[in-house]
Amino acid sequence: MTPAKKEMARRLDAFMAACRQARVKVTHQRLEIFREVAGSLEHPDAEMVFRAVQARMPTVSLDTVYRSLWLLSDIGLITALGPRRESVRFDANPAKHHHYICMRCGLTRDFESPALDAIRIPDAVKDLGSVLTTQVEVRGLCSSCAKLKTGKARTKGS
Amino acid sequence: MTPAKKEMARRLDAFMAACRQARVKVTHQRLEIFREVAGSLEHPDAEMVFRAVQARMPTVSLDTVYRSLWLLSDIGLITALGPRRESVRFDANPAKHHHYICMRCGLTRDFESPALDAIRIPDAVKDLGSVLTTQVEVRGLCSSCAKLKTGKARTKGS
DNA sequence: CTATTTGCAAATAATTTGCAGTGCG
DNA sequence: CGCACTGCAAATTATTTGCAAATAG
Repeated sequence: MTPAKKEMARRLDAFMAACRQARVKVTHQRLEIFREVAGSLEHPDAEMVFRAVQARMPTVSLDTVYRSLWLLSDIGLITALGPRRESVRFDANPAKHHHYICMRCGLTRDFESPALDAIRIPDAVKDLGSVLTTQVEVRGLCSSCAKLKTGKARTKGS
Repeated sequence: MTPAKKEMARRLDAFMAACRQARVKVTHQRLEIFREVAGSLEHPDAEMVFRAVQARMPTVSLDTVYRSLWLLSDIGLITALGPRRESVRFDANPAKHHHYICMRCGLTRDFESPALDAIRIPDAVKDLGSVLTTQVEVRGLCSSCAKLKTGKARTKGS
């Protein structure tokens, strides 16, 4: 069931290394929090991680989970799916299209591409469920953000 | 500047039609809210739509904007980007991978595919900004949800 | 006319932050 | 040993909901 044994060890190593490099302390809670995200097939949200970690470490607090998750994502160990502190956005474009998203400011633009529309999804995916839509999401720094290129500035937009 | 003139008219027609079909009233605020989303290149969030609509219709309220946006998305006129009512999820998979997301329950799973890793992004995209990552997002109903297949159940999980 | 829809304001849920004590390096 | 890290509880922010008045069809 979990051929992940070795993979997990590898990731924990990466974890230690990244913490060292980022001059961030390797605490018991960070370890457990990372282990939890790394060991789950489903991509958990803060609350799920919290509950799981809490089972082994009853004193951990939800805010530490949040802080650690963002920290881990800052040092590149995990990725956050969905906008950081942003809200749901809406799209009225009825045509088949794909998205370009700026990682810094969240700017989201459509682009069309018959080539991308035509991509084939591996059959293995059908085991997960039905395939209704397929979209390519491209991320990067938009031109405006590329100019400002301040080191890090995730906290939030004014 | 806005070759969108015709396109907008087309979308407004679709709007009316969809409202009729869904037996939903075409109100001034819904009209303006839809027009706003349809007329913006950037995909706005509720607040942005609210501010824009408020400029022309000072009495509109933010909650009406929310209600209308979800309604429009229910009747298929617009799409919501990002998780509907869910929280940010985290991913510790360091390998190149793509995502399968269940539209109903939010289940998110990774899948790998060298073929998809190799897709070429159209040059036009580079005008928007730098391209750092490219991911395919496949949406559908996961096997469990496919079984339960209850008509609609957006409101929220108990 | 009558069911829908709106605006208001108060309620929730998710996420963040300030502060004092604790532990890693 | 000191400064980064944690836990707690209170603060924010996004989004939802109940209800009486306004409105589309």
